Amino acid sequence: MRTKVQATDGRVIGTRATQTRTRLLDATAKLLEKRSALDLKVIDVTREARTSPATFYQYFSDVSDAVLQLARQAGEEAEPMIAHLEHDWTGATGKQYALHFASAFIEHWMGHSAILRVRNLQAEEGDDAFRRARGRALKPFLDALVAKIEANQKSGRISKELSPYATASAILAILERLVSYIDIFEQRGVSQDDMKRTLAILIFQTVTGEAW
Amino acid sequence: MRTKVQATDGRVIGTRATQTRTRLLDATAKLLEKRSALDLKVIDVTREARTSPATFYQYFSDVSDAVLQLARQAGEEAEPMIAHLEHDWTGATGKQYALHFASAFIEHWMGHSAILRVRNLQAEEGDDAFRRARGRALKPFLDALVAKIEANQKSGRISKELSPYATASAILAILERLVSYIDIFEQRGVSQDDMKRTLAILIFQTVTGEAW
DNA sequence: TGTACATCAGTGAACGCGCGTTCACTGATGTAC
DNA sequence: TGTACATCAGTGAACGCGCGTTCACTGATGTAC
Repeated sequence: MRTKVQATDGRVIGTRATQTRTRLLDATAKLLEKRSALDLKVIDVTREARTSPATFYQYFSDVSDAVLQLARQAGEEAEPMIAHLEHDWTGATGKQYALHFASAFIEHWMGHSAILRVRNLQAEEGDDAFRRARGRALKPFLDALVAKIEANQKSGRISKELSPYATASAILAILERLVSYIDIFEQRGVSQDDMKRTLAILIFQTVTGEAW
Repeated sequence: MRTKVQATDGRVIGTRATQTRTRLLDATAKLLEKRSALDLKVIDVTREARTSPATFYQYFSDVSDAVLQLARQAGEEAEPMIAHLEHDWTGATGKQYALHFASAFIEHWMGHSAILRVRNLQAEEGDDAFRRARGRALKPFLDALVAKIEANQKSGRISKELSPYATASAILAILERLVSYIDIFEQRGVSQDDMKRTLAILIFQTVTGEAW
């Protein structure tokens, strides 16, 4: 977070207040994991955080505001993963990088699935703030993938008919979406490692045009 | 719908009642398109359908029940698309089939995106009825894709390290997810046709192991 | 180091609204003769 | 074809609950001297 955290009245808040705010965010995240986002109430959050609704309104304008803050945090945590995409994937070690990237991304989503799910729902339903949060979080990954795809199109390794941007989005779509299938996968005998490897292969092949 | 539609008291309903029920479902779908699923109220639905809340409860136990019915309908409408997957994709015409499949699936999702989005959210949040609705809708596609993938693994066209089930899921994930990016794509100069073609290429390459 | 005061932070309690839900009733449709 | 009755379908109106939101206050922390 670059900017100082503020209360809803604009005042910059101190350490005690920051702790309370964090407790409220934690409570929001916790409830989001066990209940449906469709009925997340301010009052539930404050009960979970052992504080009062009046306190909640000191830091957030409503529940969706709190969720938005969580979504932004989750987005920031994802940033370091971009490193996996900065390596050159051609050559012998490319597969390793693809595997690391797929694994890291999946882990990240697993750790924040409830929040990211709501973020994406809100974004898809047209909420601008959530749209921007998603866009901001995904942009570095999209850009890096697009660059790789364009480079490999130039060198003739993959079809020039692919839209680099749509292809990159497709890759992120797989990563984002499949996390929610993990339970079903395990019922069907597909382990998490199987899944990660499969995704790494798909991504690697798509981006580089090489066989695994 | 195989089974006769019933009122909440178990009584089989007649033509007039069926119309009312349909009006309520239409109103639900309409509201879902313009408002967030996070605040869809029984009372709004009945206002939209120009009827009374008491009527609503004759046919549905709550809003989520109505959404579930819509999700099931959407699932049934998707069934015919399976035809595109029954052809053999190897050989010269394979690419055409892949393109038809991608286009049809995208069109279907675009026509029901609001409902399918909520269906998936609820399923991911652990609601059993929605989980089953999603599973039922996707199963034929998953099975058909898995069969194709396994066949091509046997003949050595694609890597045997891929989990056929995870790969098939990945393909559906792309199709389901990218619909929500259409707006952003068009801003970036990626037309719907570009997108469909890109998806067809990705699916075709992944499943058959052939270059486009 | 202690004290007085200023500012920060938290909350009890209340208000009012709007929604979910139901009941008893009215009106519409179907059917038997 | 008309009429009487049974059943189906729709709804007005009310109740009560629970939540969102706010205000005026109390308590905690920081700071100046």
